[in-house]
Amino acid sequence: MHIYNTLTRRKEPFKPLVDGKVSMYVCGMTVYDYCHLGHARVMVAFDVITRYLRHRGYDVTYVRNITDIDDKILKRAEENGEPIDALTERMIAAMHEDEARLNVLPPSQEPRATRHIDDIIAMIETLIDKGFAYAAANGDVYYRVRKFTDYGKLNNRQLDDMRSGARVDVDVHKEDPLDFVLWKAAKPGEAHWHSPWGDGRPGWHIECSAMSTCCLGDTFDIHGGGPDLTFPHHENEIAQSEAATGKTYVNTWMHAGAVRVNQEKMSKSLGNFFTIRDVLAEHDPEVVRYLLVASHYRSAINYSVDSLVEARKSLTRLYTALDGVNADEQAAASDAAERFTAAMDDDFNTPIALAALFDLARDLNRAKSDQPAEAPRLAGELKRLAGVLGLLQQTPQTFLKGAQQQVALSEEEIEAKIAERQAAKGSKDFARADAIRDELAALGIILKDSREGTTWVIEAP
RNA sequence: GGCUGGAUGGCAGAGUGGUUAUGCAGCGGACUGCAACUCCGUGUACGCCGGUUCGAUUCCGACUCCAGCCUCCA
Repeated sequence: MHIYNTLTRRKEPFKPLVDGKVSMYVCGMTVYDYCHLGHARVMVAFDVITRYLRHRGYDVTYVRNITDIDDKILKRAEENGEPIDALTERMIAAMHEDEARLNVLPPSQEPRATRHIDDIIAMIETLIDKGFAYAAANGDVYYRVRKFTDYGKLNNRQLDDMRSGARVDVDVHKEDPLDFVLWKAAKPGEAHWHSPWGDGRPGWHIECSAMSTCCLGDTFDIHGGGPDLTFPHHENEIAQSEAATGKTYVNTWMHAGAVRVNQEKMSKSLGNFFTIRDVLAEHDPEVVRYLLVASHYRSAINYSVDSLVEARKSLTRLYTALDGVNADEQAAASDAAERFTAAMDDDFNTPIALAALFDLARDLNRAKSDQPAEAPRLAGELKRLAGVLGLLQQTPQTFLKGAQQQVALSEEEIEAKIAERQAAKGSKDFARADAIRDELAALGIILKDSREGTTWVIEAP
């Protein structure tokens, strides 16, 4: 299989360090607020990647950190008049709830910065010993960027091209404006840990270097994250880790594409973000997941309610095909499976993988009338492959009847209306039968007649 | 100013040096009491200008526009 590597800017054959095993680290959340759709994108992208690698037989160790100490957390806790721990625990619980609803499997490990202070301090000490870091007079410790000759390799950047201080005041304690903080001295009253340089807290970049190395070793296979982390965060991680260990930090760097709103990046700074929970209050979580999986993980996607409506329609087609068939999920070689695998092997091309599923749905629909004996196998194949993407695992009826939507009538009332219409049809009173159908349609309840009788689904508004 | 991506049919979204992506919407037909669902058929899309080539949407170069990073951000 091939994976696009941000470091080399091309697709490369994927060869894990250890045969059959994959070590992967993804930058997770800073827990001071609810997750938004940008976070959902990263969660779902790496969830699909993990599921597929496991489907391919790899033993995947997936580590995703939690940043539970940071300036924004201190600020928010202060604003809320809430202890830091209460805030972070609350947000971590919310994050777990959001990802569970999106059918994102938990990572293998979820290290937290505050539980790895010793590892962080040890790495900073190593960097100071090797001359890559220095303690400043104000109690901060900084990384000496110009000392690391490979600095900029992930982003293809020359140090002198960077506009240091162009948008932010340069700290007088730094030897060089490009230097970044590894350890931040605590102001009186601030949360802090003891260190050789005085009381303080870790900088953001160092925690990922320390925790990834701690969980996965000096060198590991894949490091992932959101699109805005390549610089400076991941560049700094490379500088820290490779300076500290003298080894290659990561073999493959993967970055998800941005989620946009009106062609602008969804971000906290711009304030144009939608939280996962707000979106899920009105839409089936699987629809949101489908929307995220329907584009390639590296491309930007523009979020809109229209895009969710489209996603729901697509998913409806797949579930409609599955409806009324007992899926036989015994794995079997098929053209669809081959196409699916070839697509996913090519840098996790989920749009093509989905196209294979739609072809399967067509075959299944055809089989339902032409070769009923074949239908269970096709349905099973569809469900099995979709499962690798974390899709189509509800029962068709659950999805199609839109359990999440409020409908004016109960199931019993709907069935009663259907019986009434059936009676009208029996006596050739088609005007009455159509009136009932229209009445239900106005409520979003769509009837479908077949030889076996009448069924209904809830249609998206 | 430096560095990344991107520009595909009505919309979304893949991909390819010469042959159907896929979904939604549209159109014609089948099915149906009529519909819905489903099935069959249907669309001559690849930002602009040059170049390479027998042939380019696909490769190369210029240009235009869009987005991202260079400050915290997934």
